[in-house]
Amino acid sequence: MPVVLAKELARVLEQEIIFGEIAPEARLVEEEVGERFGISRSPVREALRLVEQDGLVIRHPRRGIWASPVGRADLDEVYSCRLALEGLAAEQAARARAPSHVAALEKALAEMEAAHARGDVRAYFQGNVDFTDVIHDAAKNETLRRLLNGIGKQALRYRYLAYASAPELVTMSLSGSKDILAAVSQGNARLAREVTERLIRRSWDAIGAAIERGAAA
Amino acid sequence: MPVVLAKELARVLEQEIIFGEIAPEARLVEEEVGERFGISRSPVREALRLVEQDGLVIRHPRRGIWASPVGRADLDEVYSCRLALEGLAAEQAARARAPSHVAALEKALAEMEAAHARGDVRAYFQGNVDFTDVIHDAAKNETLRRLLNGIGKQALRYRYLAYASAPELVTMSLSGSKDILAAVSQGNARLAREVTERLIRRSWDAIGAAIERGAAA
DNA sequence: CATGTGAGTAGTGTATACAGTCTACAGTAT
DNA sequence: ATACTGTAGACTGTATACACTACTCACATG
Repeated sequence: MPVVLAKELARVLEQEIIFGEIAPEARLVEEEVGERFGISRSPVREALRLVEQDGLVIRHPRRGIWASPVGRADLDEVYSCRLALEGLAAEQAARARAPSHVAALEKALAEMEAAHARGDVRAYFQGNVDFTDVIHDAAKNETLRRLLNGIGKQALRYRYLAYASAPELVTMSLSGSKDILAAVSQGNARLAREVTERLIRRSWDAIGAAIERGAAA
Repeated sequence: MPVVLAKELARVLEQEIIFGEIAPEARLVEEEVGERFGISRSPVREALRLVEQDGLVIRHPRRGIWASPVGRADLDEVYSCRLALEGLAAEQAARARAPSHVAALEKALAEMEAAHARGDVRAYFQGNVDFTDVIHDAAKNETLRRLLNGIGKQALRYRYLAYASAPELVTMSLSGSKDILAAVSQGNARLAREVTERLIRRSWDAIGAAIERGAAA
């Protein structure tokens, strides 16, 4: 299986940004990144274009690239967009209502439940990401998928942080995900949108509160 | 003023795709593009990354890049997303309600009116694009702006095509734009969203009908 | 005829070198 | 002390060369 270095590198950098191994607003220098991974600047440049596309870095032409910031203002930007688009995705998924996607949602939910029962936040997070990815697939709209990718990764930083710091969010997320699955499997597009938007709003509020607490510390 | 070739080239290629000088699904070969513009493959590659980000080309790794398709399925993908995001932009613009943005909207609308009065579709189109850009600025949400850029250019192909082929759309667009301006200048966020969504829906229907007519020809 | 294999070529992906821009800092003038 | 200018170095952007992959076509085999 041949690999495109740029794409692989983009994936790694994104993970590092999401999980905080690359700090918000940290400078990314092409040569340094290349040295770290033992590759030349060409695929680094291309990878950084991809990471930029996903909103995780900001480029200032001829001056450099920085990891994008994390904070209340950024959260509000990302979540207002996410509210609009995740609601649309759920609606379109419910309309399409493909059995294989419903099965995949059930599987992801089972994994989330098991992780929750054993108190494993990281596994819960991964299950929840999988659940969200299935909804995006199930919407069968490639343009929407691309847009969701554009903010989904930004949102992941907040989602991970939130689950780790506010465990009641995990319970709320699990319950909301059950509602989404029910609406999608019944083909109820309007309900799917509503419960998705409700869950996003609650997450937004809870993450916002966690950030404000963080800011006060 | 120094220039980044990749960015300039991306702009040119996007214009050519939007106005049909590069046909839907046409193959774009790096070396050929470089020869056309007298530059090397490096900035061509970077430009094509940017154009891909805006949804106007599709890359198949190790195989090449093609202009993205135009058709009913693509229209529906783009417009369902646009409905969600343009509505949000108008809502946020009305909330922000900055006098300089209201003034810019009035100016753009005046230009649209003058163009309409003299039957100049291309100038009308440009005025309408300017109007839309002001709304995006006025929303003061950089993430949303980035997402709208991601589909706005895809939508431009349809918008231009539609105005040229269905003149009643121009009248409808002008009227809808007046409604949006009124709602934004009153700071009525809910109304701004509603009238924007109504206009987008009508455009979607009209463009869809124009495509079906085109398909039958 | 249908299918498989191998060679050649087109074109993408990566490495390296060079040119240009920006930033930081030292030196000089007021 | 402050402001301005010039220089060096860091780093981005572009050009070119090489390596690798995918596709096409000709030929061989069943």
